[in-house]
Amino acid sequence: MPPEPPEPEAAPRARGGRPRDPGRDAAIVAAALEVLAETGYERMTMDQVAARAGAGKATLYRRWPSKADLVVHAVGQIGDTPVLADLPDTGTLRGDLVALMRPQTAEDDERLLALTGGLASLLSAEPALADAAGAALVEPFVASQRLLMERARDRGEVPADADIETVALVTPSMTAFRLIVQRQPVDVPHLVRLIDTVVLPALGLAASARPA
Amino acid sequence: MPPEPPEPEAAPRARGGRPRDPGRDAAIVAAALEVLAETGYERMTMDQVAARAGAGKATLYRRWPSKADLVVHAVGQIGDTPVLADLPDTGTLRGDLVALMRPQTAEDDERLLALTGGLASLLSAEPALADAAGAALVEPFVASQRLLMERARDRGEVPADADIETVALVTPSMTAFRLIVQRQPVDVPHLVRLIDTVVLPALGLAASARPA
DNA sequence: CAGTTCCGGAACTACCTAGTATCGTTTCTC
DNA sequence: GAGAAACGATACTAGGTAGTTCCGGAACTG
Repeated sequence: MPPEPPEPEAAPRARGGRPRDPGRDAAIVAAALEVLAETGYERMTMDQVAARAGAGKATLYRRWPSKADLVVHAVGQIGDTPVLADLPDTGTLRGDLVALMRPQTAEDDERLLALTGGLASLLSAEPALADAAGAALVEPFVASQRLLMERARDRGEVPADADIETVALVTPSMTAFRLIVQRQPVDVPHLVRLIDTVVLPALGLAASARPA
Repeated sequence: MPPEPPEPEAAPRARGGRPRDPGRDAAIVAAALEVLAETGYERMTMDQVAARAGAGKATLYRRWPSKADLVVHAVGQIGDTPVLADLPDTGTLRGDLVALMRPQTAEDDERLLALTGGLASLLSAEPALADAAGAALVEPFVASQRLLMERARDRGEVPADADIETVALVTPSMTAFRLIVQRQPVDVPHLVRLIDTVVLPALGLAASARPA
């Protein structure tokens, strides 16, 4: 076990010595996520991560005791991306859902789902990782959908008895399927069609209500 | 390279010797699919497969030159399961879709999707495997949905302009997502709710049209 | 019966990678 | 300045696994 400071928080540097460079943490986590998305957990090697981060392996293991710990921590960090912070508010559910796919988000989603693909084989092997991945990767995605739909319900646009819990999974599920299984790109027209032909009708909004 | 017979087909046994037991092929493929579904490609070992099949590793390598070849071949074999052969025909689309989940199929689907999960990390690494998996695992699943929906459209139950191509992906996508990402079981009530709240409305069938 | 190929089993080789240790250097505290 | 800890780099250890080879025995051909 590494020489953990006895005090759990705000570890007062025991005594002299070069302090840890917090910038290395960020570089390593970023490199880990990149390699993870590109090659998947099993094929990702610690040497790759170290090289990509411009770090030595010792620097990695000084911070995380194992590859699994590094990945769990790195995946957990993603949740901080403030997807939920600035949700669109256009007045209609369709407007909100379409606005949700601004380019930045589309790239984010693609990266997120590449990560999910890289982790997929682990989801059935490492419970801790499965939880971390679920919470950090897919839950914010689903939650943003759910929030927009609940808001539409609260303002009377969507029937009160709509099964939002289920419908909020449609876009995440079908996007993941398209990216990971079908290996086809997710572009805006595709997402718009998904919204108009599946999501909105499932919420009781006639497909004909969409603009031409 | 193994001593392939010069004639590509119907290799006439060069001369004497014990003939290959075709039963071993089946046992090995079955074992490979089992282990693959349980542990995923990366963690599956050839020793595991050989042990499960009650075979020696030499028997495996006498037939397939590598682990990847065995898996590609095994996955390709699955397509032969005649999912499309005996589709239900109850007169209504909802009846057909619900009938499609007879217990046998539910188990099949779960196994199929466990396989997809086991292969997920490879889908971004081995193109040959990705193609084989797509064709053998998901396409029959999607095709059965599509067929039932096209039949409903042809008899006028569903509007002629319904986006069947897209809606046929709903159940496969959301089932895969639930099994692989959410790690929750797929039971009949869940699938029925999916059909009633998402699939049928997306095809223009009012959710209220469903039986209580 | 002789020769050949298969069989399950097991030992063996070759390689890859997680994790550790060490080196020379840098950056901090006292 | 002296000591301590972190840094990148590299060499090293330990374990696991793909793929090979050999064994005794079985099944086939001629």
